[in-house]
Amino acid sequence: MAARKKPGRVTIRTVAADAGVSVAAVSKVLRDAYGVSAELRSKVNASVAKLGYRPHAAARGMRGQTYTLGVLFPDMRNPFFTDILAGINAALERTQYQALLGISQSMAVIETALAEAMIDRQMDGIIVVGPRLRRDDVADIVGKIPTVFVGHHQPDATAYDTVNNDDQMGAMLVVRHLAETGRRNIAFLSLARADLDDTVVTAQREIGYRRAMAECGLERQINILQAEQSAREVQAAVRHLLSSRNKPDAVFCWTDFIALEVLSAARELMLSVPRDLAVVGYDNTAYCDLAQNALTSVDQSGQVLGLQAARLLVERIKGRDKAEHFLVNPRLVVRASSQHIA
Amino acid sequence: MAARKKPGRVTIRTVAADAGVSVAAVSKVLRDAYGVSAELRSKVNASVAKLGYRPHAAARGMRGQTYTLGVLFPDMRNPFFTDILAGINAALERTQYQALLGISQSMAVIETALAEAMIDRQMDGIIVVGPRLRRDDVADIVGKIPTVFVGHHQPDATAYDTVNNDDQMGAMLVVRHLAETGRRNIAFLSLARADLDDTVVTAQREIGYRRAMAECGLERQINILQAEQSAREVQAAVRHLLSSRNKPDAVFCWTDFIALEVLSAARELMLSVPRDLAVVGYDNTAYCDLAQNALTSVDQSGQVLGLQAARLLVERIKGRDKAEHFLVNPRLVVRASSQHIA
DNA sequence: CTGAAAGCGCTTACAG
DNA sequence: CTGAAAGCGCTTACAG
Repeated sequence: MAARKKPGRVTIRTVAADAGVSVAAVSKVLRDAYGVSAELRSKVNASVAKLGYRPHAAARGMRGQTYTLGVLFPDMRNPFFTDILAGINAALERTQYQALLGISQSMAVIETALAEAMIDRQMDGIIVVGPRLRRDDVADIVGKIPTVFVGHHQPDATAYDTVNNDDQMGAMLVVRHLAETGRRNIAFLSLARADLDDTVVTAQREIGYRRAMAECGLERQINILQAEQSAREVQAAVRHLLSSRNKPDAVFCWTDFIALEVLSAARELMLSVPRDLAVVGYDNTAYCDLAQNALTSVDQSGQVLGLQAARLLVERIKGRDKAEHFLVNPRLVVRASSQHIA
Repeated sequence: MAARKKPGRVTIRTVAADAGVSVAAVSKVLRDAYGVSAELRSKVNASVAKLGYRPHAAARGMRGQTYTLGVLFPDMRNPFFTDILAGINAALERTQYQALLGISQSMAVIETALAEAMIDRQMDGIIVVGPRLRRDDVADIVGKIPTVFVGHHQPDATAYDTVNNDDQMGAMLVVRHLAETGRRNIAFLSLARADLDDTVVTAQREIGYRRAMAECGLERQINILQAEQSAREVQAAVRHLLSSRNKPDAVFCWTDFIALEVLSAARELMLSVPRDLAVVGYDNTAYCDLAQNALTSVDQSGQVLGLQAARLLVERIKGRDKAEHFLVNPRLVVRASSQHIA
């Protein structure tokens, strides 16, 4: 509808004419390609500044790079993702790359569609956080575009990089802490998933939970509940758990928001936290610090994860083809919700 | 670095050859352009499906549309934005358009840079939520790309559309509710902003707050505090407020997260909510419902805002040039944090 | 209704 | 070190 041909448009050709050099020379300066003299470079840069030239990303996309990286998050709700994004942006700050986001609303079909959309748009690479992709979709996507997964445990993968916190260890830190402070009936509230392969973070946390429970001699108390991420489902699961005959004296939740729901349900059921019930979350988001929550949680350094993911992706775009798998150690942050029982 | 020329790439030319028609014909079918027979259309569609053809967005961007819409949010922290995004996605579901996000981290320079990046990438239009842009940047951007602002009050703007909830009315609902339930020292905790023009939502809420205070005969109790969005700043402001000599008996916060900080500070200062202090937020996010918060808040129907914004943007891209300004009515949701004092 | 051809703004071998 | 030319995959007048 809109007229495309803007008469005043400044293109690489305008710049070349102004600087008195060839179009190819301008292109090289713009991309910091090798083989241009300092003199030519400064002439071009002067013209670029003077004319306010901005490269046309679509045209670049047809030939070379778009300097655009896609970042896929399952949702916008989890404040932990803010930290990851901050890390990504920090890593990209002094580069030509620009990150653009897609939010899949935790649905595998949307996630796949978004990844395809990013491929169609010739993005140079993508970072997928907490992937919900099916296994063959993963294979398909990583074959088409450089990919880094955050929160996807596959340390033997060769076709893509991964960045993770050690989710097994995180869960073990929690269980040990709870056991040491006198809890025995420690339940784990996990995320419901159709396919339960071990790559997902919740599965890793389950494994860590089981291992630590065994280690503490509590294997008979192992109690895993799964719930969707919707408020209604979580509430039902929590109510069920807290009203059951062998009521737990501690609940470890796979993510903070679920733990906040547990705190809410406990209050409604007149249970005192931490006296009757210890509650622990994961991610150490900003909400943990609020006095009404005072939630013990596991910090997984979202910023570091994001930073590493961006760094690895740029390396991969620049040609590295040997996979790298980065692991960061989690750290337990104890607050009142799991305080020692006197 | 990567070899561009993928030999097996399916282009519009491959499809044309397979269907036995011209490249131009395929292009027309793809864009639902006029002037193609049903027979040709079905031949082309069959080949598209058979070959798994996907249009190359960068190539499209060089000539026509990219079918990509940019959505700019100030941050990922506010769960209210999730609702707006859900509305946008719902509106776009059956269309060819794809929304891609940028997060400005509440910084005007990043917001400007992201808008420019989206323009460089030939996006067809952008939705800017809670803009922090300077006035001349707004003029510059709307001149280059169809734009809809959400949370930017400028009902006389002709160059772009706006979608808002009636922030003045929202604030008035809150003040009236608090006054009716016996509060008098009602403070307003607003966002610090360098330039205080009336277009921003917090300024509108301030106006509504002042109007309702006057209406209730409380103009001498008007008390506005401003704080940055950082946890530390908010805590300092809240402590200052709650420890001051003429301590308020109610605090109205410009957004829920700030109100949660107030609840936290009140608890640390041994103030009982709602007995000693009523607390009210804005946005009615999921956290309000948790029993430990039970936060009264103003619902502004984020989904509706997002839906309208996407609808208006697509209309504008398709050629409408008369500005539209959509306003939705806010609704007060009363919870325990502002309950009647006996 | 259908198609041949020009051209969008870049990058990339390649020749000089 | 520098530049002329081909070409990326589409869309758009335009002619038939």
